[in-house]
Amino acid sequence: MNLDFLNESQRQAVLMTDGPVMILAGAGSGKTRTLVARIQYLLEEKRVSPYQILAVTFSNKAAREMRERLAVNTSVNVGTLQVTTFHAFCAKVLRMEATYLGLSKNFTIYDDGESQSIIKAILTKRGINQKELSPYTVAAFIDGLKNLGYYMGLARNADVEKYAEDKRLFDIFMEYEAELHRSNAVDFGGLITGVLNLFRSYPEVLQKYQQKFKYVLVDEYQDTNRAQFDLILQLSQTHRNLCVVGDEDQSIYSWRGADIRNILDYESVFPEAKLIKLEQNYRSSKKIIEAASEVISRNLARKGKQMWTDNDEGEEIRIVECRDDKAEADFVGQQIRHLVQEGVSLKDIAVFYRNNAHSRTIEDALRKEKFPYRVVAGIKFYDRKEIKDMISYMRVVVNKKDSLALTRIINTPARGVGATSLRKLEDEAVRLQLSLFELLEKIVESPAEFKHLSLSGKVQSAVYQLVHLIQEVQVLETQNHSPSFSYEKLLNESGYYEVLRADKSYEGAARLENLEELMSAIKQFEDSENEPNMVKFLETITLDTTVSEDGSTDQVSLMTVHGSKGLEYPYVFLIGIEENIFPSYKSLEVGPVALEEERRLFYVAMTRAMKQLTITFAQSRLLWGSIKFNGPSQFLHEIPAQYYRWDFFQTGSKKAQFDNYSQSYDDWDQSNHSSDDQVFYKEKVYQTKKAVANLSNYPSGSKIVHALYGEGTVLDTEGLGQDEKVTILFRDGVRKKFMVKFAPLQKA
DNA sequence: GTTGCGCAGATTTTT
DNA sequence: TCTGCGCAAC
Repeated sequence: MNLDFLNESQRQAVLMTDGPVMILAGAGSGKTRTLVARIQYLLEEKRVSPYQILAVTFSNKAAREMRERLAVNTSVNVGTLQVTTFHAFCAKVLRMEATYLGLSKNFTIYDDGESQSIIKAILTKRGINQKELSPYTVAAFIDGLKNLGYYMGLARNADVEKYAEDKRLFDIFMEYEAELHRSNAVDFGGLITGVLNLFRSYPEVLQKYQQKFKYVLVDEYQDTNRAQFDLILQLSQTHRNLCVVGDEDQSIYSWRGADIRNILDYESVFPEAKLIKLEQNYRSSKKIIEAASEVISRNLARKGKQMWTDNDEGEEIRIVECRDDKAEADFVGQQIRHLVQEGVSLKDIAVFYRNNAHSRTIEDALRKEKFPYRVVAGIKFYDRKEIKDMISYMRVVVNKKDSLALTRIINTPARGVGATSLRKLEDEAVRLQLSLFELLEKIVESPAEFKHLSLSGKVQSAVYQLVHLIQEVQVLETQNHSPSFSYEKLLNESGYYEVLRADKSYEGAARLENLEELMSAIKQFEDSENEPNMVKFLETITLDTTVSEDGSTDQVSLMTVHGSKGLEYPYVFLIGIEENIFPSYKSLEVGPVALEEERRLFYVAMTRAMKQLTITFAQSRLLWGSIKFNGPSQFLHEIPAQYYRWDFFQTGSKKAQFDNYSQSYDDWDQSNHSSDDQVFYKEKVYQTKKAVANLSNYPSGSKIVHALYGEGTVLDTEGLGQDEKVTILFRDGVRKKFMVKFAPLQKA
């Protein structure tokens, strides 16, 4: 196999197949290329059976990309090669070994929303007010426990002990686990801890997998949590061929349980581990890479890589100060228009923001310019009510212990089973230790035994019909009919379709359309699977929420910075780069560790850009109903001056702009002075000063030539007219402050 | 069951 | 300012 297309470190990463290896792969360093080559090398040169290789990643996106590239490059049959996500891998293992844990193999996977529904029910049952203890808090607690790898019955380590101190939350956790088990359901975290539990309780099962997987590879290693760390350690214990690939500087999901200790501690767990750093960047211009490196170098929690590139010097980064959020959006729209005029295609342009709320102004601007765009990860398709409803029907078919799903649909569409009847049924189910559906079946079987429930005739016939529908579809399933066939039956015979069709509103039509789309999703799934069935389909849509795209359409991409990880675009706009937004106010409250994560996030954003990076911020922004003056992000000051150009953008004349400014200042003066306004006031003054600065002859960022010191960049301006003073950074790094009227200055 | 009011809260969200 | 919710009233 020819490895000439790899650089020296990449080649090492491919060739060091045996023993533990940690690859620190910087942004744009050809990580996927290297990983694919490594697997290919194992298959073709080392003659390892694909069956013995396990490659796990965190996201479906990464798994898919790797699979596709392997399929293209490798001559060996890739069929039995496992390239999946942690969750999909664990789901597979759990289904195979379900009986060990008292599950059945058709268990349901609950997503975050469903977990929270269970939690809500528990809180209500315990009479705990949701304001006193929010379901979200409980969910985060449970998630935190599972991220650490804790499951019921495991001896607690120090990390877990801290959690167990809160007796009340821990109690709720236990009840939650019991409820999930009763429902034959597993949540996301439980997929991982379930396997840990399985491995610990049944060493012979663990051994089977340990022997099977001779080579284990982990991608996106910086995003793994403690539970996943534990899992891969166990899996690779026999052969010790564990290769992890990650970038500590791109760890941006600690709030989701990603544990940077996994990277920082790797060498203490594997003292014999080889460390390989991929430091050459193939993606971005020198200016971008060097600037980004400077920024990230301020972080303390890192192993330390020095990224470099052979690429061109490239353009300066543009930092653009806009008057307000509206102007910022106009600016981006206008710039995109210029790019298009230069022949750039829209798919090469992306706009990133710190939080979803900021997509709106940009969307407006793009609509105005009539540029097509796509908002990545807006409202999730599978979160829509009608989709969840139909999925719940399918879930009950597949898993009759899934009482959550049944509660959702027992009266959807309305069939006269109201809250009172439902309560009666639920109580009876608890009394008889049956799931809700099992109870309904019994009622249908022998109604006489349930006279004491005094169900109305309407309720009885509704139950009768629902149970029959579900049972009929269950039969279809055992006869291996296609999921789409079952879906259609459910949709029609439940009355769901009819009710929506009768709804003549725009919304109703949209819902029907969504249900059509669900149908195509099922069909598409059927085409891609060897033996499609409903269990698999339901698993796929909870574990992989990516909705297939229209493909090659030429449009601008809009997304959060988190969403941009792993992607690259020639032209990138980073908007809203203001203090309190990016870094977020929350991270500023929490402290330096959180700030470092924000810095990594900023680093991720910068390193997506290949040719041109434009960073914008607004002097004032309409936020939460009032105008906020946040000022530029501290991260902007961390970019050394030689890498950027600081511009000012306004709509209308400078004069008008300034007047506008004074006016908002006056407006404020007349407003009431609450305690918050202290801060507000200071920011205003700063902003006013800024505005003044931009009326100067030498605004911040402009290039000058000084008769004595030579070329330099204006860092700061204060005063106006006769009083104007400028601080200048000269090329040799010297800083000087001058009175403009005396200094021999010229614009460069 | 649906509608409407009042109130709190308002990062990120690979699975 | 906008949204999402829980709860009360039709």
